Amino acid sequence: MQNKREMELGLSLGDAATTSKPFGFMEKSTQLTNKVTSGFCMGLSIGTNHTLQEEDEDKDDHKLSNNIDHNSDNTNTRTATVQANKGTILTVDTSTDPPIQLDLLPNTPVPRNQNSILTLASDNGTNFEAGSSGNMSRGFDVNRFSAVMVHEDQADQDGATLSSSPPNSATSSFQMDFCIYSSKGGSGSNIEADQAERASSRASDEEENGSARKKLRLSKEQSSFLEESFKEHNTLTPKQKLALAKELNLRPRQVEVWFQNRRARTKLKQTEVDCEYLKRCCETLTEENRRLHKELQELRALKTSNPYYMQLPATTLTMCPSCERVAAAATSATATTATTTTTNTQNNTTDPTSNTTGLSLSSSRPRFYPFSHTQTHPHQPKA
DNA sequence: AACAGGCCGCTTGTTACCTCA
DNA sequence: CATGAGGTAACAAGCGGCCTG
Repeated sequence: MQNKREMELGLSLGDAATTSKPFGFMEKSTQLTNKVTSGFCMGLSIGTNHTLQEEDEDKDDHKLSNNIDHNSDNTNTRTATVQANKGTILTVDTSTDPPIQLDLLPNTPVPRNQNSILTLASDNGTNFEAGSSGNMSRGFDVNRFSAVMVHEDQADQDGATLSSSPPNSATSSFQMDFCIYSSKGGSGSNIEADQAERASSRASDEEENGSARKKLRLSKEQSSFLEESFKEHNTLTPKQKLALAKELNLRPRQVEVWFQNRRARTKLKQTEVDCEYLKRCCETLTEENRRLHKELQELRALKTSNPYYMQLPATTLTMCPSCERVAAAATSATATTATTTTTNTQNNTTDPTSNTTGLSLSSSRPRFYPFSHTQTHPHQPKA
């Protein structure tokens, strides 16, 4: 599992090779998905009322829930930009009246042999629920499609207001159903097709109960871009959020949530690191305490065996009142202490808690402190 | 004081991966 | 070897609370 963790960390940096599911929306077009073709399909239809209702806009997920369709799957219907993992971005600007414009924006160099085909299929009989009460967006699941609505970013900037339509109004319903079919030319299309097929089967199951929350998985490119941005600043100003959302073709809310979750992960990681550090400190201090106990025993034994030992000047042996470290101010004592310490450290066999002399540290603590605790601690004798 | 916006902690639901029978 | 079930971790998102301007 450690390997997996490392792999996941790597993924957070955008370099993981784990399979993403860029075409999770393919269940809408499974008939078009096979081993040799990958792509996506969106249904686009525009209701009779062109008042566009903003759903799930940024912060309004639940605050505005009274005014939006609770069954919508985080769907928005102003502009759809679909970025396939080949780097192709489809932008459908529906903020204007027909003719609907499709922009094929090469995000990253796209091999020409992919033969992307745009098909605007608003008349192809795809499910079109114009004006159906409260279900205006069911035919277009942003999450499932890994698609995003760019212009709601613009709506944010413009301070766009929500539709004046009353709750569950039958206004502004359109769905998208245009298709990009990448021919087999692209590498990895088989994998994508497999993923799409898997997603398709799952989504088909989900569609049966109809209430399953759809899950968006950010692409590697989006994740790494967000990661880079997070390295620069781990909080977002509204402007930055909008810019990022626009850059990545995500909803501002998604960017915001990503940063929140990212901060939470960072904090969790930091907590783990801190915990590990404190644990090591505790171990070190415990070991130090054990060592000092032994050192003290050695000194006491030395005192017993060498009656001249205590004839050294009183100031040669000191003990820090706070940490109880024994230090030597005189060179002879320093050498003795250091030798003793080394010996004790290497031959840690005696019981550190034993106190054969019957003297406790507190009672035998030296009462002379010839050093200052301010800057130069005697524990680290100067060269 | 009310409000909006942002953040945080907690939680939920989904997904991908791994193990094992 | 293939496969499906179960477990687990990661992650996006929802929700409520708190803080601040």
